[in-house]
Amino acid sequence: MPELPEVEATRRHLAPVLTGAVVTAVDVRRERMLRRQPRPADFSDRLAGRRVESLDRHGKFLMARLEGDVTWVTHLGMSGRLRLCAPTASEEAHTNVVVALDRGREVRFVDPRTFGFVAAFLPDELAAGSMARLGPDALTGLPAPAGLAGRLAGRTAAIKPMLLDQGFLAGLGNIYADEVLFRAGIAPTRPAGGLSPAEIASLHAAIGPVLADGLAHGGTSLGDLAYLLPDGRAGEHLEHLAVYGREGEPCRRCGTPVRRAVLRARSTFWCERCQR
DNA sequence: ACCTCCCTGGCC
DNA sequence: GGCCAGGGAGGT
Repeated sequence: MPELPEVEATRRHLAPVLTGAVVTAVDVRRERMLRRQPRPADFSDRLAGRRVESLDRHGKFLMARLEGDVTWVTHLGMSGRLRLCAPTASEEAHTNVVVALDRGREVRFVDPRTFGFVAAFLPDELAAGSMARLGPDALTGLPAPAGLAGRLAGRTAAIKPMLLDQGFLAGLGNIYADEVLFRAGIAPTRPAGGLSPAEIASLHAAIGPVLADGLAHGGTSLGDLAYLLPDGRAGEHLEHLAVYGREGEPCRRCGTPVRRAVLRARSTFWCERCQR
């Protein structure tokens, strides 16, 4: 599902086409996709006719900066993906929003479960919204170990839910949080404030490589293929996952069967021998 | 810091 | 035919 590596892979595919392109038309087929936009009509009105200046990302949020201080925000939720198509290309089910560009291309937001959203925000709306409360980006702004330690100190919550808290660190989701904890050798239920400096150093050292690996493989497409790259290809990171989705299968490091439990309503996979 | 809700394809 | 997956917002 779309977490930081999937969103970044999407961004890298779209950026060369979107940058400098002009939005010629906007078609919203599911109004629910605009539920974060105070006045839904603003989405089309603010995008149409404007040129895209850049395509950025913070955590799992994609942000296209347009002329006139408009930011086109896209969040893929858990089943969303962006497709880059010719306007004549056949349309797949659950194409909920279509943004047509000059140059004869379209960006299509496909999202069966509709947990994703799009919006066109002005600077004050951006500053007042949830995006302003995101923590540092896990890939590009990861705090040094001492910084992580300071932000974990005194926290009684388990470390895994802390890693999923976008206000603590932006970009990790359920898959990569489990992968990070495996690589760091830390059990997901450990109280966040109880980690030793050495463990925090391991955690810090694990985050970059885990995300970079996922990104290098084009992200993780699960069996349902909810996430795909903008050209329709599947990400190939699934077969490289160390623990996520591997309940009962041997740990790749020690052979002990991978365990699964539900932690705060999220499936959690870990090796009880490698992770303490 | 916790719980509930949203939504739908796919699976049992 | 019913249940599960789950990111983020909102509420308690």
